Amino acid sequence: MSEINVYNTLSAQKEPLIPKEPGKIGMYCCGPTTYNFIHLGNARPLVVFDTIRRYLAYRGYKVTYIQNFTDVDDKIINRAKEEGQAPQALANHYIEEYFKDADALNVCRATVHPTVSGHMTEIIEFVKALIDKGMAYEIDGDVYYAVSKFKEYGKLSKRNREDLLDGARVGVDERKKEAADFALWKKAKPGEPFWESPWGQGRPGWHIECSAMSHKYLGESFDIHGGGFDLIFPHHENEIAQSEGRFDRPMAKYWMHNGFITVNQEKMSKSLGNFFMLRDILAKFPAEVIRFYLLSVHYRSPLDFDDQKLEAAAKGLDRLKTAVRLAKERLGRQGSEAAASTEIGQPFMEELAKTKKQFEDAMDDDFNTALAIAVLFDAARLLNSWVSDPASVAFAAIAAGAVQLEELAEVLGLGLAEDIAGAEEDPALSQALKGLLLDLGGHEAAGIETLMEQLLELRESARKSKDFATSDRIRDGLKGLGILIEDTAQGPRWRRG
RNA sequence: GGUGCGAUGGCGAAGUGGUAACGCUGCGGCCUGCAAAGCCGCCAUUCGUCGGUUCAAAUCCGACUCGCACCUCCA
Repeated sequence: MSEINVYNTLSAQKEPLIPKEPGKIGMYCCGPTTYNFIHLGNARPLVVFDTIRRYLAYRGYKVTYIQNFTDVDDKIINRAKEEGQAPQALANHYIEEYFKDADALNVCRATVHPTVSGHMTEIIEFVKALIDKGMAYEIDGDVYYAVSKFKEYGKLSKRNREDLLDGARVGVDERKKEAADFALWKKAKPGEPFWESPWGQGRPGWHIECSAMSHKYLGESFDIHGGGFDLIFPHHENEIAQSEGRFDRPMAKYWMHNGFITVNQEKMSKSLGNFFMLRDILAKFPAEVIRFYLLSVHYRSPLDFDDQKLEAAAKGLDRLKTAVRLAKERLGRQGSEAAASTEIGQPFMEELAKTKKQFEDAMDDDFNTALAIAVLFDAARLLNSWVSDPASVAFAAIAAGAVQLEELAEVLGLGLAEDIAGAEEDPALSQALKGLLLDLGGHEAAGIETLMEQLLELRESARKSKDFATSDRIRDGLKGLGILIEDTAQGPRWRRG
């Protein structure tokens, strides 16, 4: 099997992925600050790195995946103050809410989800080690990292210290030795939450948590560190300064960054009024559509959100699902038996192997999910062509093709298995169907399945007697209720759409 | 000002030297009572502009024009 290539921000090029330990990968991704529901921008790295993790696992690696929560932070403190709540309670609440959204997006739980509040000991120890080594200094309860002590500072973001000084226009702390120095530990102001430390009461700076927690769970040096583009500077640059300043070895071998999201071609911002929580979108589109859409563009490219694009994505995803559904219907019961007892013909096997290879090649090339999805579409068309051939007795191939399509989609976290139509009872729909049935002179029945059976029976008898007015009335009526009727050689079928 | 990224058909989006994937939309055909779904076929001689390198460039180099991001604890 060919090797996986990943784009490394550090080297600004694609490199073969060679784990530190064969067969194992340690991966750390920066998670959200939990002061609100997650927004669209948070959703992309979640889905992207979850997919990368899934693919690495698919390729046989044992992946240790760490994603933190920043649950101690100014934004949390401010918001808690506004709402008259305890900061930690607020943070914990949004951690719970985070998991609801992540679950909806079919994002697997990380190996560990460490929190800042749960790792004060490690953080303090880390800061102490940096001071002891002369990489940091304390001033009146604050601790700063001395950027001048780390010669490689700027290597990730490709900046030199002169560039940084240009940018530092505002609010430079006079006490800092150098403008670019950043806080490792912040002294608590009155009324703020604090933890005891060798430098008095305070709380950690933003960057130190990731150095401390990645060290604890993945060691001094690990394989992949991920996050959004905007974290390259200052966050990841500072993490490198901290971890490599302390341990004198590469913090992570590969640095991966996902591109930004825009909404209607504009950057999300509160002032533009286009700042969307994931839940806003979830109210309009199924989570699986959002996941599919996020993966339909390469993770390093910018991605724009609007309703038209999501609608197109919904149709695309539906096409993949339809292929699996049609294959299963074609197989039916008899077909399943035939499939089990028949050998897959050589040409079919070759086609299936080719698809799998193309999918893997796409993912091997810096996790090109857009190309991988294109392969899925090709596979769907191929499968459809087998299914729609009336003479086809390639049951075994159809069965294998459907299974493979589902499996590959699952690597991307996309479930193609059909929701059991109408299995969930829907009182409003049920009553509407009963009304329609009564209008047509039928008898009231219980349960959506039974109601549909009766309506389709009525329609079939109307069709047989060429009473198309009635049959179309039924079909149109159902369409108005979100139920689609399709006539096939094996009789009518229905589904909710 | 500094740093970096991008520009591909109606829309979205792959493609980094060998002659433009894929999805949505649209058009024609098959199928259907009509549809729907599916299948088959068609829809960029062209990849922001202008030069250059090469037998050959969307792909490499240079200039330019637009657009975007980071430098300000927003992923």
